[in-house]
Amino acid sequence: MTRALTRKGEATRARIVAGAAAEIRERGVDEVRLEDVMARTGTSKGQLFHYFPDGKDGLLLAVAQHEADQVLIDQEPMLSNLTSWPAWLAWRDRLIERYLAQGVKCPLNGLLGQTGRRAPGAQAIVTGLMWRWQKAITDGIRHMQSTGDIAADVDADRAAAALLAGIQGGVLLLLSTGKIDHLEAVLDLTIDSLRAGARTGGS
Amino acid sequence: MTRALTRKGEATRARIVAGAAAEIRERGVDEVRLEDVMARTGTSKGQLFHYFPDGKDGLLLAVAQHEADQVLIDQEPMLSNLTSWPAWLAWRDRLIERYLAQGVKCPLNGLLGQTGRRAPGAQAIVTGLMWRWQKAITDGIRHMQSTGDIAADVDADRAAAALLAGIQGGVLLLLSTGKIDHLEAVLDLTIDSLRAGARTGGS
DNA sequence: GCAAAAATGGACCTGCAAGTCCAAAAATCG
DNA sequence: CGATTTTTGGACTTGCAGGTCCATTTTTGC
Repeated sequence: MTRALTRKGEATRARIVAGAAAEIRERGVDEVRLEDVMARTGTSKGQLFHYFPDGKDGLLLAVAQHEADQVLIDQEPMLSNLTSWPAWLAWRDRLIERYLAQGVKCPLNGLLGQTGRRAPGAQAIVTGLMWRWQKAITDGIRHMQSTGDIAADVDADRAAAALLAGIQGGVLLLLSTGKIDHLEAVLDLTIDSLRAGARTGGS
Repeated sequence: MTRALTRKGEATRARIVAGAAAEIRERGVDEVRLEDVMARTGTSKGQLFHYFPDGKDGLLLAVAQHEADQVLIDQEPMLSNLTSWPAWLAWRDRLIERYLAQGVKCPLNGLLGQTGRRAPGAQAIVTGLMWRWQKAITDGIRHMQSTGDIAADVDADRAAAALLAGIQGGVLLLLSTGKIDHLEAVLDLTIDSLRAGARTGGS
């Protein structure tokens, strides 16, 4: 059904998505016109509407999915291996590094705001991302509990929810203030808090 | 200089801002046209541009300021009186209540996204809001330290930064998922963590 | 009550960016 | 190689929302 793309076509489609994503990252969703995407990717209007019959909305949706996937990919392999305290710290460092590099440009924030209301699919993409992200953190906490590094009476789901919220807020505040401090504080304090819970027997 | 508004004019201006804010809360920034604001507030195009010579951008900026102020007002008098654990819990409850009622409609998220890039002032509004918010939390923590309810070795600024980030992320996740769980988790766990620090002497 | 200033209404203009359409070129496949 | 399908280019249409303008009414201040 969706099989009607030759290899060349698939390449062009991918090029459009990647180019649009880059353009949006650099200049913001509402500043990017289809013409900009065309110029950057060396494509024509006919091509855009050939590969995205729903027009800009469809393209934005594809870009959102692309960017959402990238968020988790950027955290690997750390995120899937939260099996020791050094591993947790490595993940922490990766997050800081990634968002420090990204700076004030948040693709998803804008994409959700712009696309969110229109396409019901955009909401689903972000929800899916958050769900996968939280699941990975929960798994990490559970693993640490199995090795006794985190107290067994910690509610892994709840703790992961809080940590994920902290990260999101930290990134949001990075966008607003330009400072990484909030993200650092929330990561360090939350992880420390999990760590402190390990001392089941006492100091 | 800016004194050229009669009482009637001031009332009209305020009505426009309030009406635009409500419209935006209900339908999202990018869905609201000037015509919608005019219809809702019973004003004409001439009036809009009379009170907001910079057009839509100026209006959006005024709305952003209006909404930012409201965020803090909604937390009073709790936010300015974080002087005992029951007071902290009352504040927590107020936050949950407020954002539960607000649901999926976040005025500032959209406003920052839309206005942020254009007007440099929008960024400043959000930054100012965050700064004031964090300052109130820091003051609360410091007060609790002065009464011995929170350990003296807690870095109040850092802890406040983390809590604020958690709240922002909790709200963001409420927008994405529709669930209040993240906000609840982050508030409870973070406040508990501050509380635990009070036991300076040991368990 | 009267001049000046402010408030109001609404017709009109304008630009731009999304979306349409079709014809030409290139690839696929037997 | 020839038929069919996909890919590509770009001129053209369209709708709409922001913004301009000015004429009219109301308020202000003396």
